[in-house]
Amino acid sequence: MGIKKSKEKISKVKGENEDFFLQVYQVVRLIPKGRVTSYGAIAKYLSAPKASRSVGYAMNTSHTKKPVVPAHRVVNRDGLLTGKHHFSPSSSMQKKLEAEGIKVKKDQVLNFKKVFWDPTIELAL
DNA sequence: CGATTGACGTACG
DNA sequence: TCGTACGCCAATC
Repeated sequence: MGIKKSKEKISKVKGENEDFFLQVYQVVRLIPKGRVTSYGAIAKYLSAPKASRSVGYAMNTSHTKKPVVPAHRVVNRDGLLTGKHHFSPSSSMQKKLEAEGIKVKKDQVLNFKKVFWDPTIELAL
């Protein structure tokens, strides 16, 4: 019988865990043009309000997923483009947002509350 | 398998 | 009101 090798991960079972990332990507793709959301809102929608960090981590690898995830529509709860440094160039994030009608000033989304798109409400789980 | 990191968020001083 | 510390969850080294 196959005793687990040292390289095998037994601390966690792979399965629905992968869904978490997929759910994150899916929700981000559902963000309407000209709207933005926050990591916490997505995490909360996935029944993990404290997993906001994991959502951010998921976005980190989002650029390798297809179709391309509009990560530029995801900001922190303050409406700050905290993830802009992950874009190349970093200013491209703001540029994309402005191209959608979202005004950005000093890495901050103007009228953030107005353009905020809450999946827990819009998707009405 | 254990420790560290990270595009966050909330609590505390 | 602002700044700092801690917690949470998953991935990576």
